[in-house]
Amino acid sequence: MARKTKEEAQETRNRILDAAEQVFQRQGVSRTSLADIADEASVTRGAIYWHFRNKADLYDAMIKRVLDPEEARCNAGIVTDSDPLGFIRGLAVDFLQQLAQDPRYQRVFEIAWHKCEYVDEMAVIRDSHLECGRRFIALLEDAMQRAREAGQLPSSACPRQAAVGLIALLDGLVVNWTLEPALFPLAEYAPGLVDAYLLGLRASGGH
Amino acid sequence: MARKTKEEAQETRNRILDAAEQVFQRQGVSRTSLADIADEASVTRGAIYWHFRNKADLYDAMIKRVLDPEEARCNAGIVTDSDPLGFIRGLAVDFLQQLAQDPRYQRVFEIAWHKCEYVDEMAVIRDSHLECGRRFIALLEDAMQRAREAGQLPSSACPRQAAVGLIALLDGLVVNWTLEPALFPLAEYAPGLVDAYLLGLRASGGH
DNA sequence: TAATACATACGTTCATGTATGTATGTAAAT
DNA sequence: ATTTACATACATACATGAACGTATGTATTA
Repeated sequence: MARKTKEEAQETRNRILDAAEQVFQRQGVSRTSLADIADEASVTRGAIYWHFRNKADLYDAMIKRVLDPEEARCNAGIVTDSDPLGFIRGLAVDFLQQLAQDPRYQRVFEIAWHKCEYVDEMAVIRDSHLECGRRFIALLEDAMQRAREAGQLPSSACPRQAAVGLIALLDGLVVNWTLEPALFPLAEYAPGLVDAYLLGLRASGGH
Repeated sequence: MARKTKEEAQETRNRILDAAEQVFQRQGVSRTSLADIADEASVTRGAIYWHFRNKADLYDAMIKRVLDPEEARCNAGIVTDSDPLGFIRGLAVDFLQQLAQDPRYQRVFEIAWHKCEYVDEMAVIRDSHLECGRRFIALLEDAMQRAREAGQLPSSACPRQAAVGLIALLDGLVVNWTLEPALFPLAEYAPGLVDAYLLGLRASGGH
């Protein structure tokens, strides 16, 4: 075949990423060959090697297609300063609702949590996600701090511990629900569980 | 070499399982060949194929060596009927403390959560673990129910939602801490976070 | 002596990366 | 406005290596 226009090339790239989502979800990252992805995308391995250096690079791009907008949205709301705890609650609940609705979110988070081993080149990718997670913890910790200063949390509360607990609750819900969506109704349970945890923080001081 | 006595054979089997823990943790399950494990255990692949059918069977045995005693311990305490919420708290905190202390727990849970892709033959194994998780949820749900009847939780509380939230919190802590132990002090945070969540349930009714 | 507990040897499959082929779009030269 | 030249966007072909399962050998032990 032959050269395509720039837009067509981008379409090809996206088709490859779409295909990767499907096949990774079915077979896991390790057991998926680039030939499998090429078949699913109706291209050859040549096309994949043109757009990506290797499987790890492709995987990274697939994750970033979802995470980058998510983090942008996360930082966009940071200006809200009057009600820190409400800001935190909104962030958490919105994310879980988004996951409950968006099939691409479901695929990508299922892959990231259950269909990928983070070793070797993948470990580098995991570290970049870990960096992302650390920034999120810092953001939450900062918001918890402000909530304490605003009197929304008792002065005895530990902002970091409170932040860690919330992340754990969120990740735990994501991990379990992506593993088996029939286990519980995520969208229905999410607000109540987040509220319960935050309410517990106000009552106990987080330690 | 040659035939050994039964006890020696069991030692060999355990050496192989120990080696598997080490290599799986380093390289991930997929990227680990049986030759790698054989080298680490100072045996040949022949020994592994004698004791296990294949890598999935070996992995399953490795997990069960930790999970079976854990579940036994879990069911042993079930008789406690006077203080359901205290029983739940004990179960949760003990488990987290155990993880914080026991290197084998740390290895195996890190492998199960972060170094293994649950597809194909592995999916069967995951289902058996999922079964185990379901039993744990049922156990918690039942305890939550009894807690409600004992007046430890408001009558508006949903036992299943409460159980799911606790599991999520626990799994979230395990997942994050095994991913990066330096992120937070597990043993120190565990009691406070579990208490905060349970306290939140009492206050909010779990919904 | 027969089953056990391994070690060794073999054949097959399969994924990877690269090298090379090829046809088209694109920009500059005429 | 053509032609020319080159970069682009893939497809195809090839060489390498690694892991798997099995088959077979061998020395004990019961």
